[in-house]
Amino acid sequence: MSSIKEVAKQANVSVATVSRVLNNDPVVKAETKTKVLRVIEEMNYKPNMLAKNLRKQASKTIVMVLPSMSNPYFSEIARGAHAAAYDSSYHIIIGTIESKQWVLDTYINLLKTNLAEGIIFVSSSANKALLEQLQPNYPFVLCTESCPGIDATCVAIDNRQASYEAVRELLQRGHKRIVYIAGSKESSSVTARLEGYKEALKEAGIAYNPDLIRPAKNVYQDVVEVVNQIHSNGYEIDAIIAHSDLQASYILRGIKEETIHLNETVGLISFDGTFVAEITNPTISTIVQPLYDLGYRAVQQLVSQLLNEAGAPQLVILPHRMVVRET
Amino acid sequence: MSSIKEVAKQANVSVATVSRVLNNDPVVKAETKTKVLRVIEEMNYKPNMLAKNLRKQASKTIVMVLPSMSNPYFSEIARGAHAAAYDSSYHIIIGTIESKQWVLDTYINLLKTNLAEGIIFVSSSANKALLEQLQPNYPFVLCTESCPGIDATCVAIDNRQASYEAVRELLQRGHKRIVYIAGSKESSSVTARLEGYKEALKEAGIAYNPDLIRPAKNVYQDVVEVVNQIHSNGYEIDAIIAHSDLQASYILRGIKEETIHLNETVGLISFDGTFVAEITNPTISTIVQPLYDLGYRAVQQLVSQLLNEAGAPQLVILPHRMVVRET
DNA sequence: ATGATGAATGTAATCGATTACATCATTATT
DNA sequence: AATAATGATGTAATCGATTACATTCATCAT
Repeated sequence: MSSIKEVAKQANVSVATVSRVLNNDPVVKAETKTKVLRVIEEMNYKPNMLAKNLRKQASKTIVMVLPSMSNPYFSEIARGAHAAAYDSSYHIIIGTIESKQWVLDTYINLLKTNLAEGIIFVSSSANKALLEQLQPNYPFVLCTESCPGIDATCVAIDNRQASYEAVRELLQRGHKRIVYIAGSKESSSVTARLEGYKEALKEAGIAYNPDLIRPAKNVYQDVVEVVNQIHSNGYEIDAIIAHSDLQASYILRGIKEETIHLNETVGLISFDGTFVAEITNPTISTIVQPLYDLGYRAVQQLVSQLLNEAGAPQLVILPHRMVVRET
Repeated sequence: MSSIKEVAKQANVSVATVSRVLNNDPVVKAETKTKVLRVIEEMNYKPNMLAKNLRKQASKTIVMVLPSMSNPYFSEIARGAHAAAYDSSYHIIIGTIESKQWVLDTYINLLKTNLAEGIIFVSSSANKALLEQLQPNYPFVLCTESCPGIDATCVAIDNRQASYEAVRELLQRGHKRIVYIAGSKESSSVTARLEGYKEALKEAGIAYNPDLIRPAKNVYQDVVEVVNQIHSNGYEIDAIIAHSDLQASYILRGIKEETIHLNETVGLISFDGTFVAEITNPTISTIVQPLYDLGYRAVQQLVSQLLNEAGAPQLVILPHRMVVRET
């Protein structure tokens, strides 16, 4: 209710002085400062940020768009993002698509109407066309997925290398026929992981068979179907690389519920490293992504862009690690 | 960049008219409207919400505070909240405490500085003192946990009844010594669930034993310790009611890793109904809470308060249901 | 004593929208 | 024909901060 004007009157100074006190301007005499601060305290005054934002043309707010909330993978990224935003005094709005593509506009509009200063797209929540449209005017950062053809800062792991390591692990265990369940969409990470997959096979002198590569949605039914199809095409499945922990957990569930007929000792390595891979039985071997850090760094990168402290767009690669568990 | 002023000049009308067009004021002549709309289109004009917000003293933004993001329980509530906010044209900021109590102030400040119009506290993210302080000036709604002594709107399930049903189920299966792992904090839901627990025991003519009731954090080590302590106090554990799916999954994991020495056929029913209970092996019987709806309704309630459409504070009870799985 | 320097504070424009009220043209009423 | 009513638009104040520039006053050099 109370405004800077009232504080000024009550303290017998001008609004400018009050504003200076609020912003810790060193020119104000110590005496005046304490006086004003006391009045602020007494009146329980809080500056109206709506006014400040208008005047400074800045909302100190960024947006992070996630495909969904219900995957712990994204929650963990969001956690890191929250922390980074807090540490750099920005507000952060987490937006989710939940497969309703049109809500993306809501978040873009936050930018266009000055409510947000920049945006982070996690996974493939934005397509190339959108990014091109945004490119000159609105700062953004990509997280976990780059976008070929778009020169933007991206924070991710080395998917090629990670996939290579996973496949090598399975090969070393003696597995030969390694199915790769890809993410639902075509994406830079899928491409990269496929490269690593092929590289490891080649190194081991095993022929690449495209029939073993199949996309699947992060949905139980879909994963089951995909695995069964490959199997019923006559391939004895040796091992599986899953695009996410969630998919891997569905595979285990499918085996148990006998909707998938595979040997229980099938080799299974997934990506992500969420808690999901630890609570299943058997526990799942995974490529652990530094999810919290990915979110944290993405925000940091965006903020440094906003503060004009950033140079050219860059690819920020964070280290992954493989954790071998029971599968 | 472009402002309403420039649109006005370009369209040869006053800013008032442009504003009227923007806000769909029916008084503007159709002809003028199309003319202005064309200019808006041409200039690619987007209103500056910072200005609008200041003028209208409204940010159309609410906050939802969650204890943490990493529990699917909360993600699901957040999902519902997002949807409701979208449906009622509000922005929503999800805030998480992550056991750093001081960040709560950040979210409260959003209210006090006019950046947000209302707030939702999920679980026990706010204490009584805070709520009392907020009470007269700032609208809020509680979600999943009420606060004794505070007369505020709360959206939750009937915890007493749910707990009663769960215990009865276990009793019917022949279990006699039912451990109840409570949430870490004292809370209204814990109290209510305990009531239901006692009621069911009493009905079955079984004596209530407070040694079987123990709080535990949502952390593997803690849950393991608590179960082991009860066990090593000489109690043959028959069955367990867990405060959350996550806790239940830890119990299963503990049994499997033999950090907990219980018969695998121990009766186990948890609360929540997240996907966690479906991907474990064995799958966990749970009291399914309508998490999405809880979040959705909480937002709806808050918004109707903001629009002055709400009457007195009320307790909104949503239906739960028990799903019996393998435990 | 005079003017220059600088420290502390004040005045008023500004950010970009909304909106009460004023104005003007046109039509309806008597 | 004079007046009232209505419709469409314009003028200018307003929201509450920030900040460029102006002002005041004390101190100091000449």
